[in-house]
Amino acid sequence: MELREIEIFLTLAEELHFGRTAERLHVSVSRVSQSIRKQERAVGAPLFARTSRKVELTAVGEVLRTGLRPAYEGIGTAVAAARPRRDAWPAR
Amino acid sequence: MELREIEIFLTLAEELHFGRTAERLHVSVSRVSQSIRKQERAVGAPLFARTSRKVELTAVGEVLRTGLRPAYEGIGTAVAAARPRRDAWPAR
DNA sequence: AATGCTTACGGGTCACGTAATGATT
DNA sequence: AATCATTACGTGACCCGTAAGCATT
Repeated sequence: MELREIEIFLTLAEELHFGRTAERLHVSVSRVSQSIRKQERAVGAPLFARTSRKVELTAVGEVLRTGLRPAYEGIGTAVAAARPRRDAWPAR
Repeated sequence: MELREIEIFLTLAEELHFGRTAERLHVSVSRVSQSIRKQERAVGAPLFARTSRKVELTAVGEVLRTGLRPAYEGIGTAVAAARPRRDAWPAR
């Protein structure tokens, strides 16, 4: 489970639509599908219930989203906090 | 910046020794070096000061570690919380 | 037939190990 | 010379897109 995949999961959890998710992240729909599938295998349960006209979070997916979102954002802010205004490489 | 790399960073920040870090994570020393280098490029500043006999966190590295550790652990617990006791796949 | 998700397939990229190199004590 | 980190280099793995397949309306 890598950050890029978590981003895909969280975006789909928000959009509830593979096409829009793919568009927002500038990847193919196939990629979104494969990524979700992979994460479902990793977790051991479906994260979304796909009917033909609807995509919705399962109970497990909901739990995952709730726990993951703040942690994911925490990583972003941690990196942003560390990044210096201007590159700060000492002479090497 | 992917989770696997963050794990390497956090482990090195704890061990302050490339060899032990590599051993703990079951990867090569080279991998640790390459990974850290990559993250330093991403952040825009050195994360560790390596002298021949010592490895220590820079100020930037310290900030990153402080922010990253709780977020990283949060991801682990989020996944653990979601994972069902027994696989719960509906009939497909 | 149109819309939306999944599966098959292939190629380009890069993760990661081995080996060689450099630096310090 | 021993110890520790970096760099060079090659290969296997996997990411990810295109295209075909399925299902539903």
